[in-house]
Amino acid sequence: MGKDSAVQRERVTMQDVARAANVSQSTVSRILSPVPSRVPISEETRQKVLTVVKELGYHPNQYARNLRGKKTRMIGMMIADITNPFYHPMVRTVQDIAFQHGYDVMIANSDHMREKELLFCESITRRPVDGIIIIPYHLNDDDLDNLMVNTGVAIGAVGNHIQHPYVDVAYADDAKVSYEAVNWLIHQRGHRRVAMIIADHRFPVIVRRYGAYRRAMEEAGLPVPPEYVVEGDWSVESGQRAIRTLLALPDPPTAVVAANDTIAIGAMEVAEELGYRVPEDIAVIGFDDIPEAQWVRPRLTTIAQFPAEMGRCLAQALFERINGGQDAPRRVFEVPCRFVIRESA
Amino acid sequence: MGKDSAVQRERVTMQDVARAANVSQSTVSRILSPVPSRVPISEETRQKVLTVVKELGYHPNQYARNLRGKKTRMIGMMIADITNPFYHPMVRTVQDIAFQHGYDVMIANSDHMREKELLFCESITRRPVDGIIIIPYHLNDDDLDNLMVNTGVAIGAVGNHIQHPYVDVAYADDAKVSYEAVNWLIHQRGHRRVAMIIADHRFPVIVRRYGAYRRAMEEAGLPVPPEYVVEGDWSVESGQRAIRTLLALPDPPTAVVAANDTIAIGAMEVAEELGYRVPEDIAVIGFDDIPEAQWVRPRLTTIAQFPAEMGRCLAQALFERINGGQDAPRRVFEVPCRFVIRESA
DNA sequence: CTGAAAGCGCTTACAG
DNA sequence: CTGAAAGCGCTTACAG
Repeated sequence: MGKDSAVQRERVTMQDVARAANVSQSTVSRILSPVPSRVPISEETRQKVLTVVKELGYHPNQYARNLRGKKTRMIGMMIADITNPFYHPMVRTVQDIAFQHGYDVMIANSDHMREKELLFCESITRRPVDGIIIIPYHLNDDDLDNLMVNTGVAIGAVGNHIQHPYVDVAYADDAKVSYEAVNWLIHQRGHRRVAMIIADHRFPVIVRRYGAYRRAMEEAGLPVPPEYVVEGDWSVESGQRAIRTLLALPDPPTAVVAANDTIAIGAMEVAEELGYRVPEDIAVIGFDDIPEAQWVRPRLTTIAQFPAEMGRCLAQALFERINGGQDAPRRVFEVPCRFVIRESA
Repeated sequence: MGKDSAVQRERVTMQDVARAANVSQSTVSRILSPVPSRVPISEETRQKVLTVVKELGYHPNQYARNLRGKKTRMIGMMIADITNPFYHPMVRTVQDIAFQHGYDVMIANSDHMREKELLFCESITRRPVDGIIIIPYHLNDDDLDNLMVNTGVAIGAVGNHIQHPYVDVAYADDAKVSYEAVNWLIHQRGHRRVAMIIADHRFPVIVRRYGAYRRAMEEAGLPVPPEYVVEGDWSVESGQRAIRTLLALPDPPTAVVAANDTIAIGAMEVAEELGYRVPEDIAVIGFDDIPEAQWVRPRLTTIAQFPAEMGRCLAQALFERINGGQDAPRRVFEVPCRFVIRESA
């Protein structure tokens, strides 16, 4: 490599470029600004400056721009856990759209904890970005209003529990499809003992999915004994634990609805280990349709969500908000869910 | 929520705090600085200022700090593709360690393309961060030296093809274990027709894994016909395509080594669809040991890497570099690989 | 079409 | 122990 000394070079500033090109800093700034200059610049000057920029290897300092200017060219994302495959298509889509706009993306995990969700807001307050896309499990309209008032950030969120008039929202109508799926289990497959592995009751998404399950059971006149509702934490491991509990009951269920696919996959794995056949002895339904749902055997019957689509809607709306009006009324994207029948139920 | 008007509030500055507390801005800065002040501050002043900070709801502007001060409190990560599960434990570990240090993390995908790797460097040059952790497939020592010279950023990288004297490196000795695995296939399992699904030859990691495969085959006196080496692109889909090609050969292989687990999973899926039994008709070995390797049936035989461990080593070294000396000599972490025999071979 | 100057919100020598 | 002042590298009215 020759040198690899890595002595840090003095940073080339806009002032250096101006001097070398024999123009003022204002002129250089106008030529290099990402927002087109309001005043004309002679083509000759422009070329001269651009040449010098190349020669000196000048790169604008984004922090100085942030301080003086309006745009930070950065957006933030808050998801629950980068380890859960459900979020990847969404993250990836948002990243791609952001890069097309010349933006970088900062990512934080909330781990479904309100404390960490607030830490994210705190971080955005210290280092404001132009927009954020979040999947809030605990943050409410007031929290988001606070953040907007403090930072002026544009916000897009997943979840129809967010009703703030200036926050764009994408969500899946999971209540309806959940209800259909449980009904299918009861009426098409003849199950009468159906259990559910949920997560913390307070999550709006659990309220909806669990509510749908109860409604379907009640309407069919089927009991839901309390021991049929086991709480997990979205992880594979929690699915493994939950199914052990359920199968150890004196009167175990013949079907289980899981709050998401990773729980369902964990449940299937342990059920098989314990000698149960899926779906003959115990049927399993997941939620999300992550790619892994098609990799496991039996293939997972699940309710598909379309996270890439949600990411796309929210990212596009976000950049319209960033470039257009911060105060545009909220847009709501209802992305459909689909019940996908495979082999596990 | 009451208001939800979201009119943006005038930002509270350090100057506002100073005025309200009847002290100078310098004093406020000394009290709020994350690096302990070199001069003493009276406890009374400190309390007065901290009270005002709370009252006014002041939050320091990180961009102003970046401009004037030395630390940005941000690190960057470059991975190939956030969609590949292999990277998640590493990303997650780095994020966690970063947050413990009060740092945020910016993430970019290279998609294994040199062009996007250079775009990442460009982005870091415009918006310098204190450190980066990267998995470079194309960037070389010269590229990294350039980046260091321009920005002074601390660097940690995955891959022992990086030899820069000031870049910490973590890598897995995959050549040795790859060689062992192929040997096992030949000598313990009696395979003579062993194929490999690789990715672009130019990736150092392919050079090593493919080299190990060839060496084992040659030493056993087994031929490697050119049609036994099929190129994929790390994705499940590329594994699906590759296995079709291989099984359509007049003299198809009885065993396949894949460059990673996602390729292997795609290959297994299609082999089964085509009516082949795994491992009886066609044995499959993967690489990485992503969690999904244990979810698929048959369970995937693979070579485990420990990405969380790599992330931990690199992140810790990075923060030592950030807080201590940028010019500390490079540290090399050899993280072991392990051949995990399950059911697919 | 171009330039001089103020100012974004901090940190940090320098002075007391 | 505290303050006044310079300056980080830009953008943007203001003036010509």
